Amino acid sequence: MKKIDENTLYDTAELFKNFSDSTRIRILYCLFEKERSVTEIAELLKMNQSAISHQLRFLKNSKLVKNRRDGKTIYYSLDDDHVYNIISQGIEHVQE
Amino acid sequence: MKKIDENTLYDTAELFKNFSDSTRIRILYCLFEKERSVTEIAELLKMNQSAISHQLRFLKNSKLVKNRRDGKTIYYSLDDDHVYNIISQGIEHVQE
DNA sequence: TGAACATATGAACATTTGTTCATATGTATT
DNA sequence: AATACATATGAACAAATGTTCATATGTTCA
Repeated sequence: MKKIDENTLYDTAELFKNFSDSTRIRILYCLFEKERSVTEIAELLKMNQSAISHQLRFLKNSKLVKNRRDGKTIYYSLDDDHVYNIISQGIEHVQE
Repeated sequence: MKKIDENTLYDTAELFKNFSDSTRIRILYCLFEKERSVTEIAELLKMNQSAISHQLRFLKNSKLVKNRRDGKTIYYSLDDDHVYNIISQGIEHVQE
């Protein structure tokens, strides 16, 4: 790794902020397997739809998830290969 | 990666919380190179000693840094190989 | 022992964050 | 067009967070 400027570190903190909340990390984790609708995610996490929607927007702004519409339903999925890797590494660390 | 329980995901979020604040990630990053005293870190980051001390305690509780005393001075250093890897991967992601 | 230095800590405060509630938007079906 | 369903969004609120200030603790050296 080469020398890093301050802005890069700020941006890196922003990236990790996505993974620092248990709701968001659980959302991302349940997208590991496959794309899911908002309702589906809300049911899986036993949280209300609004909370999930707000967090999905957060993740979307950070370009970590993408979505597609199919009729009334909007499916979310991971938008970034690194997400899987970074979270997996975090999980492995915790599991040791 | 095998199936994960809820607690593991909570703990993983806790781990990432360490990296989600720019002060903490800058502290960790400046420890990449070598161990440093509290005063030294405060000067590098242009922040007051108290703020750094509080964040170091946070990082110490999470077992991400360790310290040793040499006379009046206390030197902090990284306590975990994974820290370097996870942050590096985050930085690489941001730099793309 | 007393002064100077390095670090830690508690309290207070402002800011940020995550959730809920109510409601708006968009789509499909009848 | 009206209704039902899926999702998004704004406002309000409580809780968590990060910093500062003041001060305490611990160490060294004269």
